[in-house]
Amino acid sequence: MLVGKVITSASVFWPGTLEKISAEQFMLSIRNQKILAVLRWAKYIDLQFSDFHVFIHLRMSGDLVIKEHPYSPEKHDRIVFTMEDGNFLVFNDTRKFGRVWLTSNPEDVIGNLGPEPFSPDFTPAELHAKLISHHRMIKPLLLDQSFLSGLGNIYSDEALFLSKIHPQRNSDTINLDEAVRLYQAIQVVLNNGIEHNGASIDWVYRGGSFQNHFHVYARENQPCQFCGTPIIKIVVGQRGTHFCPVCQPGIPSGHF
DNA sequence: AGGGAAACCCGAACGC
DNA sequence: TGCGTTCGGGTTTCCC
Repeated sequence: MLVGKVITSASVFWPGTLEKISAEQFMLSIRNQKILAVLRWAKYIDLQFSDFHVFIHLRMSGDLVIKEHPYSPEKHDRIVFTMEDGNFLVFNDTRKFGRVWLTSNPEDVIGNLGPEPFSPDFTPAELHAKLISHHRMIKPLLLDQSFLSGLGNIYSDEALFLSKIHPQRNSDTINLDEAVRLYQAIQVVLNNGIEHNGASIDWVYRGGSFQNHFHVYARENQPCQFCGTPIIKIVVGQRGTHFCPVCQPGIPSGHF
């Protein structure tokens, strides 16, 4: 849909969206450049041009959509690309959390990403080896994009629930069986998310229906769908963390 | 090395 | 009704 299209110009309405490049330099660089490929690396969209890449991270509230001519910029539009065919590629982002890079060196943006969960090279054994090579609480480790790429807060909570692992377990206490369960749970949760076009949470609705299939996320005090115990919400690594205290046992609660 | 905190943002949903 | 406060996502940066 985008491959082969030429960007004739770009308007930057919120310069804060751009990382490490001025709006002027960005608009100048992208003029009359053809999109050669559209790729994805974990949470990053990669628009490939002949001399550089444009990476886009939607974060929470970002949206990248094609608008047909005629189109006038709307509220929260941060960057609008005009294409040669007259249509527009619009980056809209309510919370201004999304980021855009223009760089000739992709390593600058995606160089530190850990393995993709769906990569053929990523196996349960490798996950186990990586887990026990760290001494960290497992949930923040799963959120660490340099450890494993692509999991966010929702998917981490859901994957830990499905694999029956407490979010505060230390990574080097995870045995091989548990790592296998976690590996499988990650695949299941991500596939579900993709199948339902992602999740819209909070009041920022961007499509998707995975929010209707959560087991623990945003279900504080509601019964566990397996055992009926109320789901607990705590804060781990500054992140809201939801789990079933019965299905995911095993955290010493910190007095000793 | 790990972990905590703060910063970046907005607007819904509170409490008073 | 109209204030003020809290919240949450992903990431970076700083500090212990």
